Amino acid sequence: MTRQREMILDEFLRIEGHLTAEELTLAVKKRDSTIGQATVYRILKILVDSGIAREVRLGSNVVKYEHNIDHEHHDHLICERCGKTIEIVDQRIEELQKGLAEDHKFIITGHIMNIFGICEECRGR
Amino acid sequence: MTRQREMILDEFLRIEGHLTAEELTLAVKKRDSTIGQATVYRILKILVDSGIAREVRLGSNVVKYEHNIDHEHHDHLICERCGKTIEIVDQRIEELQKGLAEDHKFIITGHIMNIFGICEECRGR
DNA sequence: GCCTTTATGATAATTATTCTCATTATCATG
DNA sequence: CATGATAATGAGAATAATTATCATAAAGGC
Ligand SMILES: [Mn+2]
Ligand SMILES: [Mn+2]
Ligand SMILES: [Zn+2]
Ligand SMILES: [Zn+2]
Repeated sequence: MTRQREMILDEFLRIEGHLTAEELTLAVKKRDSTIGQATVYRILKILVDSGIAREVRLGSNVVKYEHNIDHEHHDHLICERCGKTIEIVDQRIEELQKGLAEDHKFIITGHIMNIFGICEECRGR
Repeated sequence: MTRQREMILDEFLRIEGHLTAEELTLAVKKRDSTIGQATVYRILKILVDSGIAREVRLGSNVVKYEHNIDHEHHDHLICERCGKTIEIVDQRIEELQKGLAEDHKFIITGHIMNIFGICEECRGR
């Protein structure tokens, strides 16, 4: 356990929502500008592996991270125009997914579901 | 309409399944080695925009493409060990997705659903 | 405190994709 | 068919995100 790890973990947990590696780096550098980019990447990987963080990819190729503890599993509903993202979960879908996997004799380990659309606000304009 | 476009489209349609930009470039270069990488990228983008091709991202950051015509919409069930990919579709899930979007006053434009698991074969070993 | 091990920071390397721009091909028109 | 305006191409540079390298520094058991 190093000073850097404590600081990066702490900062990650302090920030709610989805954030990129770069955004986390920026936040951490405000506290200690000597922390290196590579270290943030390294520790983000550790956080994902240990189940503290989760990767989120909402369309595009931008990788973001979000809390994976004290934060129930959920999927995302994304507005294609403004990028607004709503966290959703539907137990019936989760069940059907499990069933589909079983039909093919898979043991399910996870899933990603992004629903894309246009939000009401964006339609207004 | 250029020679390159014809050739790249033709080669893309000839190949079933998921393929990367690089794989398509390779296939096309076998026919005409003078075709440039950038042209393949450019034309792939056109194919996606025109609805002939569809981007597929199965976990990781590898972008693949598949046919989007004469090929019903589907989602993917992926083995995390061997990468085997099964195309799936469940009308009940599609309906529920639509409902979820409506609940949030979104007009749905599409979705991505990847289910991850371990296939029977991989479990055997 | 000392020593082995592991982590860190700076920077180079890598990879996929996009951009730039001089050259070339396309195609409507005379 | 020639012509010329317009758009597409190919080569390579540029970009951006992530990973690798490696000398130096910090951590933690003794
Ligand atoms: Mn989320
Ligand atoms: Mn497919
Ligand atoms: Zn919107
Ligand atoms: Zn498998």
